[in-house]
Amino acid sequence: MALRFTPTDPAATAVTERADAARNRRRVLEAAERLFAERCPTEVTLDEVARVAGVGKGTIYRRFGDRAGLALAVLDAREREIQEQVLRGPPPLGPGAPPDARLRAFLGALAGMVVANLRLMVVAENATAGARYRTQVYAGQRLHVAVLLREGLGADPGLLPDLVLAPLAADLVGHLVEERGVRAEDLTGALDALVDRVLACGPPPSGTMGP
Amino acid sequence: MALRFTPTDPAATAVTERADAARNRRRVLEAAERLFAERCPTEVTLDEVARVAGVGKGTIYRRFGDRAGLALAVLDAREREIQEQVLRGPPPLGPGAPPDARLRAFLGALAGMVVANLRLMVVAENATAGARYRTQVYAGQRLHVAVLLREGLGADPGLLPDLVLAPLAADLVGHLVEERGVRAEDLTGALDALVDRVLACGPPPSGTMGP
DNA sequence: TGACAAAGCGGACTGTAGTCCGTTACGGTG
DNA sequence: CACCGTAACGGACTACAGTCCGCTTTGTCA
Repeated sequence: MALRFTPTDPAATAVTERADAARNRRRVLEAAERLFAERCPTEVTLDEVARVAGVGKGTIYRRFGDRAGLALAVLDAREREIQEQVLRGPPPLGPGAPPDARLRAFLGALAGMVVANLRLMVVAENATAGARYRTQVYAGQRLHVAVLLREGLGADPGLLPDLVLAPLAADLVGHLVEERGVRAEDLTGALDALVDRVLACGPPPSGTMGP
Repeated sequence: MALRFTPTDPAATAVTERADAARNRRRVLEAAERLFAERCPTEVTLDEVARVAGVGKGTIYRRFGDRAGLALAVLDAREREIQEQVLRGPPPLGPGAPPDARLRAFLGALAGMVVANLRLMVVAENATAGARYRTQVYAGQRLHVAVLLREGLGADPGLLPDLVLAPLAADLVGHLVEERGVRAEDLTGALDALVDRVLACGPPPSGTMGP
């Protein structure tokens, strides 16, 4: 089911959102945030979120569509923070640095966010197939990577942005971190190496790849 | 839950598998294959598979662990076919071609398989978080890519094999194909371009990237 | 060939996701 | 301020995933 509103984006909802709707949205997000932080998000039932939030279960589904939608909404704020840094923050994440440096910084920031919010990210992306790719957030990430690749390559990057972002899928990162003992910096290093190779076709750098 | 047997691999089970167990395994796989082909796999209930197979629901869970395990088992034969081609088939997929050509051929073959079995692949990878990455099949793919990259780069590829395989995650491919109108050959083209850049650090090729 | 571990079976059972629709609250209008 | 159309609410309801455990089948060993 499609979301009715862009979750937690006041600008998109303020015009029409009713007072009780706004109040309940806040309550649900607060309850979800708290419960997801306390316990593994897969173990939290939506009945429970509804009870803690003091709303009916139907309200959660009406607003967030499903479990993945709720998880995405909780993560939304954290992802918008990176977006904000990208648009208006200091380089190399923000404007001003060369494209390859910005791309490395961006992927590093994303990787850090995924690792820091692993469990919740897995629920958000996995509970509903392809949920990640239908979000505005992903569209924004893709656009940013596309622009940087275009600058760096001097050509239309085609599907490359999707290929470059693919390794940040939560279930892959979860597997790497939890079952293969990869650390966030190993992942970042490997992504840096990939970006180096994709963008700068000089001699292959050494010593920057993970174990 | 971990699988008790490597699904559908007679060599791994023949020694100990009881006659009734083997019979039921075949029945379940046949029923699942038929039902998954007739209808979207997400709409087929396991109760139904059990009924058609003429076994109890518990039997399916005992053997395949969960929905994703059953889907993986159904796909297993098709994935092993590619493995077989890689090990003993003609070049460029099989031995004999240079590493970059083999890598392109391998990723192309995988992409084709994912696209051809999209719905089922999505269930297999998505029903249980990270299911794809825990399989022997993925381990085999990763090893193959690692060997080819090592040959092509002359250095330890580190996490690069995972990064290169990441775009073949079923939910990403599903999104590209079904929501963005990407065709299998566009995806293959983009993967080729990526491999070119990663392996051969010559001038960027033109006209090989997707739209 | 009979008996006995133990592997396997199956379907009743439990809990949760997600739906549905009668009821309630909001806010715009006269 | 009272009315009304409509958006939103909420919890009973359905159906499915996945578990559990008493019963059955199998293969082995004497």
